[in-house]
Amino acid sequence: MKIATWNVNSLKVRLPQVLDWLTTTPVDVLCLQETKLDDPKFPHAEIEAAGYQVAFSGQKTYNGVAIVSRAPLTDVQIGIPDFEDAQRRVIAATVDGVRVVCVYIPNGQALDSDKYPYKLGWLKALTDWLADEVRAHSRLALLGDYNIAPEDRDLYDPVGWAGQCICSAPERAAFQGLLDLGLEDCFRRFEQAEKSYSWWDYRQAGFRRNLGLRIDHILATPALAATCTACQIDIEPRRNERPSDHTPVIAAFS
DNA sequence: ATGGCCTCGGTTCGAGGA
Repeated sequence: MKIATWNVNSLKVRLPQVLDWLTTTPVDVLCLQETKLDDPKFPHAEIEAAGYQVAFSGQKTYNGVAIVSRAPLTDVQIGIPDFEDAQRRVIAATVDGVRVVCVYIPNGQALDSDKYPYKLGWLKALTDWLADEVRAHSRLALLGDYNIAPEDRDLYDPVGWAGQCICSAPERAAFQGLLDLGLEDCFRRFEQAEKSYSWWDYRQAGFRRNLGLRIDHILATPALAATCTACQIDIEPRRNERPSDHTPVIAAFS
């Protein structure tokens, strides 16, 4: 079973790239973030015509998440239970016995922004909910755009970025809080090239110069992580015309 | 250099992203 995550930065713009990618990259599940489409405008018919099922929760202009799957999606959950949030950032479903949780964690903008405490509060609500979810589902994957670079090696310029939003100590502590639930970072279970990133700024020729961040992650419960046979970042879609600023991350499970 | 790019809504500029 292969599971992937991709922040597409507008599914309206990127749908042809997503469908192309699915034909060349045989994944069973693809989690999408930043679809930026209200539910009535979600292109489910095009995705279904390609042979997939899809569950989605979106809004106009901002946010929006979806889970695309070859096999049936059951027990679809939208949002974090008992957490009021107007922003569409979470969708979960069960596929082939794996609980798949797709998240678009808030950006936070800057430490002095009111979006920053929102991000930290949001992460606490996510973690509290997942504590229950991992107890209920021994095989669970948490995939998405975390907007957190967990370690200095996940930033192209750790000195320049030190302490800033995306890698501040409270954000890294929140990421550690997810690991403390028993979740494992599938990417770091394997030897990886140095300077492996999943996002590059559109400005400054960021991709060409590999000025990137690793902020898109696949975490898995111990029972699922133990069956992980590979995890990689697929940078090819970042070379597309009109690319998303993020590129897919894929994990394979036996 | 408080820059640079891309997307959206809604008009031709501002907000948000990370």
